[in-house]
Amino acid sequence: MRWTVYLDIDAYYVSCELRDRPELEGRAVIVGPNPALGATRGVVLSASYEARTFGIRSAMPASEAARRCPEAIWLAPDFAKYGRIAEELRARLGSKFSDVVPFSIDEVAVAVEAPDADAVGRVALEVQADIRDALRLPASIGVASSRTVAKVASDRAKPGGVVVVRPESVATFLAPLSVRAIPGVGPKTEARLAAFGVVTIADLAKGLPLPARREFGDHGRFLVRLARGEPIIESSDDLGPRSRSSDQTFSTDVSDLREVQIALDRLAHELAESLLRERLRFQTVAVGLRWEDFTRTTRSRTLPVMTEGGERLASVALRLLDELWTDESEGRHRRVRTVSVHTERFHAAKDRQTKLDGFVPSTS
DNA sequence: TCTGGGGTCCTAGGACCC
DNA sequence: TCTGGGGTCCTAGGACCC
Repeated sequence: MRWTVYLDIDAYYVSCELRDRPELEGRAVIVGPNPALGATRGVVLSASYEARTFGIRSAMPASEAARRCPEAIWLAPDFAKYGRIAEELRARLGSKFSDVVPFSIDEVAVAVEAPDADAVGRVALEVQADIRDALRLPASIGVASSRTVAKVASDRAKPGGVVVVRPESVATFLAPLSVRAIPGVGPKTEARLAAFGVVTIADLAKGLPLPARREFGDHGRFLVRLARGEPIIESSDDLGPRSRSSDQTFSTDVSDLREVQIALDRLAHELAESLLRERLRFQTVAVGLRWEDFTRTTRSRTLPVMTEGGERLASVALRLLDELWTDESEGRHRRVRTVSVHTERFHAAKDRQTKLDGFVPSTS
């Protein structure tokens, strides 16, 4: 039978750094902007398990993390390195298994054929040992007959464990967990479900009351089937990237349009460069502003044709910024915290003009 | 305590079309 | 005369994930 072995590297960015700095093993290590080097508005990107004992978590403001653990060791992120190591991991798994699907920089699902739970459990332990010995990375592994349940199991396996869920035990395994353990259920959905008395996955398995069924629709049906251990539909087709964006948070909020324009112009050129490297042409451009009150406003435009290049992206983006700015000027005059440029609706650049060529009068 | 930067997917209303 | 039903595209916003 077919299983999903779901690997999640523990404290990924920290673990990547510890490969090069084994002497830091066992210490409170944080990857993120070190507040001791100057005031920062950044957040913790990754924290070692020792740092987590101080209550430090990913996405926590770096300033708060420094307060909670003044002796923590801060390391600046090196995203190029984390990307290379992710490639190593995928290549290593790809050399042993034919069906390897990355889900994020530090998570990979591997399809494994095995006769029973004990056999696939042994495979998972071998994979874990191999990743530890060959790549010096600590992995938590969840195994189940569906990817969603395998991912939930990998969370329960942290840090450094292996959790195998037999197909007949799925509902029992999930029952005591909070609905929040389900991928895709965040704080808002948790609260909406709680309003109907649904707190645990066991509650979900009893089925939703009629008004909740109406409110949650297809997602509600998915959640109930999952809770009951019934087969669920998991989309997987990777059709390439859907969007690319770039943004910048100012070190202090900005009220001068000119300053926002300069930042946006630079972001647009950088983004266009990386799209050219990926050979992606875009048709929709969006500009977003996050205001000082942390709310966001966006403006987007779908262009009549596929487009590429920094000048063109920047000119559309700056027009959208002007529209946003005009609207704001008629209202609140909030300062800007973050500016972003976003592109979507891609067309691979290598396919360019094959259609148009057909309209060019032939001379031969 | 004061919230990064990069993504994916979904919803809902209006425009537009048949 | 007071007006269907279904589909797609566009836009803005929201929830969620790592």
